[in-house]
Amino acid sequence: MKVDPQEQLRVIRRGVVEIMNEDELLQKLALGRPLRIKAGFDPTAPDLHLGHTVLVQKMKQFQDLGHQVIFLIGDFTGMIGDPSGKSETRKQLTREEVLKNAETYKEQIFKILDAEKTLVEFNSKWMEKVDAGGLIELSAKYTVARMLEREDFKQRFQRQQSISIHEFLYPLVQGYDSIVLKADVELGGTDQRFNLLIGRELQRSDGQAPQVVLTMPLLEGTDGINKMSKTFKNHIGICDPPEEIFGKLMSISDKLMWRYYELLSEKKIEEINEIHVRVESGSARPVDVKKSLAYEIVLRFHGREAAEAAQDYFETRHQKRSVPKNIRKRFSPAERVWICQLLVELQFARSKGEARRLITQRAVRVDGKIIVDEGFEFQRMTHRVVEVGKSRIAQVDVDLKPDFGTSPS
RNA sequence: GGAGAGGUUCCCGAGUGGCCAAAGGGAGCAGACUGUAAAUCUGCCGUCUUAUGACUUCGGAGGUUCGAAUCCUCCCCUCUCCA
Repeated sequence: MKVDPQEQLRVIRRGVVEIMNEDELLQKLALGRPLRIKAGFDPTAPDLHLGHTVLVQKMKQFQDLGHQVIFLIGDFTGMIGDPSGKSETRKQLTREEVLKNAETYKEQIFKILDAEKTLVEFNSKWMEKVDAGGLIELSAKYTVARMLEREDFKQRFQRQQSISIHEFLYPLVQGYDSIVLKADVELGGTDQRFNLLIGRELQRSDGQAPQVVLTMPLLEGTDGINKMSKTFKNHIGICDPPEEIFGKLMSISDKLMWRYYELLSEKKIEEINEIHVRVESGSARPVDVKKSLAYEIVLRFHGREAAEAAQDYFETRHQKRSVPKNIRKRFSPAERVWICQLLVELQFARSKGEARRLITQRAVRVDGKIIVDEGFEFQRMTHRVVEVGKSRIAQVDVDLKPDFGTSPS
């Protein structure tokens, strides 16, 4: 599958922030052989969210163009802790944890990438063989002054915050990985820019052709402001329940939707532009466009059936405002329960006080009827569906196992 | 090592003896409006079986006082400046 380099470049350019540099990339593409595309992942946080998949999506594009993508698990570097961005030291992982996380990772990324065509590597494979002497030799290839050029190091240095010596090693090891893997291209988030560039220099000093560095933007979370991250609680996890992924995607702003299209969709960029035009001109409705995005994403990670169910759930629940068929059933141990108690048990309210407030705010419904009385008692057999607000809904039933676990709601 | 500043409810941040469950902002939740959007407006936002009530909270432990987030003592932690 030979595609013209210029044409390949067009695909590759999509969504990227920077290519360093493009001419080199073009030359490499012109070689006609599959390029070795490296992307490293830190095994500390095994739950991928859509933000992470931006990078994987780019890998996929390379893979589709016939290149060799290398999924590098930085188990060794994970022990050091990437200083990028953060100033806190990360905790070290045990071997077992790393392996477990790596498995989870693979499972997740192979929903996007073709497992057959992907090379998975662990950098401990070669790093464990490097002894103290080797490490010193590696450190000799770079200077403190150059390290301090890096923005976050510079700032920390100027502010007299601590920088441990080992933090300098992270980018060096990452660069060393590139040498070992003979990477032609390395992908990373914009926060990785510096690390990626060091790889170039190390390769050069090792007599290799330097890798082309390609940085991807950090995807904004559902709030549309901060980068997607668990700590901001604005993330959409790819292992989240399908209904939740669908719902969260529907709740993003229209503006953000286009961003997600560009970075996450497999639709061709031309097609997306076309849709954009149609929306602008009023011949297509944003809701429908957003739905199709949500569908695509759920389909990718959970399959067709789940995607259809999620869409159906969304439509019944939110558009028609009625009760979907497959809502999660919960079991209530008592024949009759005080409504506030029940809401807490269903995790629809954090405390009975909150439950009480929700009732006051006319947000609680039982079988569609708004509950006004704080003392209301829910009776099994007589009552069925409990709702709070627009999204929390549950069916409380008898013939079920006692299980109040979380569920899409 | 020396000198100073500070640690307040999810976050930022006011509060220096009672009127403080603690201003204000943000986040979050709910209601209205919608396309479950976004923006906007309104309300809620420690816990308690239902409360002009009780209890817990202002870094930690003690103490003064009728009464402390506010005063005192010791301890822990963070930051700034000097060396």
